[in-house]
Amino acid sequence: MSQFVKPTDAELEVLHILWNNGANSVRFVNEKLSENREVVYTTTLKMMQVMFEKGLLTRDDRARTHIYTSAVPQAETQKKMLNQFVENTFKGSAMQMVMQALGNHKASDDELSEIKALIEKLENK
Amino acid sequence: MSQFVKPTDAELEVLHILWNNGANSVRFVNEKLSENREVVYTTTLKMMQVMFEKGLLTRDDRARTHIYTSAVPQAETQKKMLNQFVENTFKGSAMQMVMQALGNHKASDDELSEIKALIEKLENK
DNA sequence: TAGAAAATACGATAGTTGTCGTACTATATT
DNA sequence: AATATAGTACGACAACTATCGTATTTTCTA
Repeated sequence: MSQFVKPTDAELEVLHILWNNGANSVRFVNEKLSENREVVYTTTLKMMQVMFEKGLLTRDDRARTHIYTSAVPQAETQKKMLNQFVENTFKGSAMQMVMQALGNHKASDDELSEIKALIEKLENK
Repeated sequence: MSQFVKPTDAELEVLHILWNNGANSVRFVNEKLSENREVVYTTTLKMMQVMFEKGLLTRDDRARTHIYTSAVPQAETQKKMLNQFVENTFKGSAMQMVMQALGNHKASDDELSEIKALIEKLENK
């Protein structure tokens, strides 16, 4: 029955780095984070330790430099967060949200036809 | 240059109640909230006072019973929250999120054709 | 008009988050 | 071997959130 742990915004940044780059050290994550904003090393360390305790990360601590991995799959995590977001912010009206998103964000023709293809598949059912 | 104040999940519940029902008292909001979960009156009161200080709500305190209104328009707030959510959770890939949403949530044929119409309009540009 | 009822104000608290400094330990380097 | 370097552990902090109790004030009502 393991509960869904909703990552905070800062934690999500760490997850994205590990999702994109695979298992890595605190040092590596900290350097990636520092490309965007200033982060002291121990801040990143502490955050990842907390994430480890929450079950968001696993780690291999056999070597001196611990190697962390995301313990939660990207697609599933995004899906759960999306469902919760739609529920809270759009009171469950996913389609209303989709319309907003389509309106707000510029999409290429390729993307649009991809979505259209998906819609047609959904209609056929 | 008034900054966007991101409402918390609990604050969003209050906003939804006021968006749907218009200006109302703390008592009213508290009763609506209590339909879903137990909330002590003063908890709701305090929250709405804080939201007032943050600029999320305005109030008319001429009468003894203060009447609160949302100070932020629904559509605009949802839009800003959506943009932020897409940015954080999907690293800006709105289309990826739209695909997820379409996959996760059942849509009626009417809704699907509405979206399709929107897509075709976007394609023509 | 005295007391009950209903409202606001406000302080306190526990939990969480993000941040950082300091202490300690293991490993390299000279 | 002595020192510098790089790592972890951990405690402390301020800010914020959600929660609630108590005090105070206003209004209603018997």
